[in-house]
Amino acid sequence: MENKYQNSAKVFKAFCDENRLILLEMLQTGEKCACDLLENINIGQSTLSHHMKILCESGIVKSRRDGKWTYYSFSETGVDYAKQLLDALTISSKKNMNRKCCE
Amino acid sequence: MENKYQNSAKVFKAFCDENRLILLEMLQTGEKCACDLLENINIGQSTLSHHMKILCESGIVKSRRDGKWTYYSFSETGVDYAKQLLDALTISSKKNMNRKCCE
DNA sequence: GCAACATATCGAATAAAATAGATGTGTGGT
DNA sequence: ACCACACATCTATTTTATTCGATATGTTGC
Repeated sequence: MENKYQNSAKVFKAFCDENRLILLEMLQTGEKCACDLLENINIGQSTLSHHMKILCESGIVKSRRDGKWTYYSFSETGVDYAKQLLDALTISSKKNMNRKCCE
Repeated sequence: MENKYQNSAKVFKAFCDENRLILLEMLQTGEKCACDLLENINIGQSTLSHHMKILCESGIVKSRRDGKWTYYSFSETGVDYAKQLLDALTISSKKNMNRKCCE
């Protein structure tokens, strides 16, 4: 089983590759099929498929098959989860501040 | 110069490594010096230093030197920026939805 | 069933990131 | 000035990620 750190890391992997950010930006104007995405980014088809898989596994994107096409769009629940996670990871209680080191 | 995608990717690199998430969690209880962090994570000193550099470069963490010690803590402005960025990256206008592929 | 198409998966090459040990740099104490 | 300590940087190695070409899978139309 995956630990919580690995799981959280996976969510943010969606946002730490340049091509995936370009793909996410394309999805901002709504659902797109792989062929649409491929037309607007300078990577090969198998590379696109690989990135879409990572985006789906992060939970940020969901896919839907319709005939021969696969449509991708943001998963609202995945996006909300990522935002909650970011909040949780960056909460800092102010106790123990200004404490000397190694004491 | 760095493009906006590379810059955004750099911010989220802070959150996509297991050890960095462990380090961020330690910072939640307040500022810590490198030696405190090192005591509570199973990595070498040079590796810790490497990760702290990435966290600082992402803007999420700031460092402060006091005598021989370097203290690390969350940068509130960096955290806020990351949250804004996540919002911006995941905004989806609903226009163009339900449009057929390749048309 | 077969051909054409859309996408996924596989396998291999390359690139990038993580890690550790050795060494360098700056600080404090004597 | 010297030594000890805290941390950063350098170098090499290992691990992981990205990429592409080839092939496999699943769908549609004939």
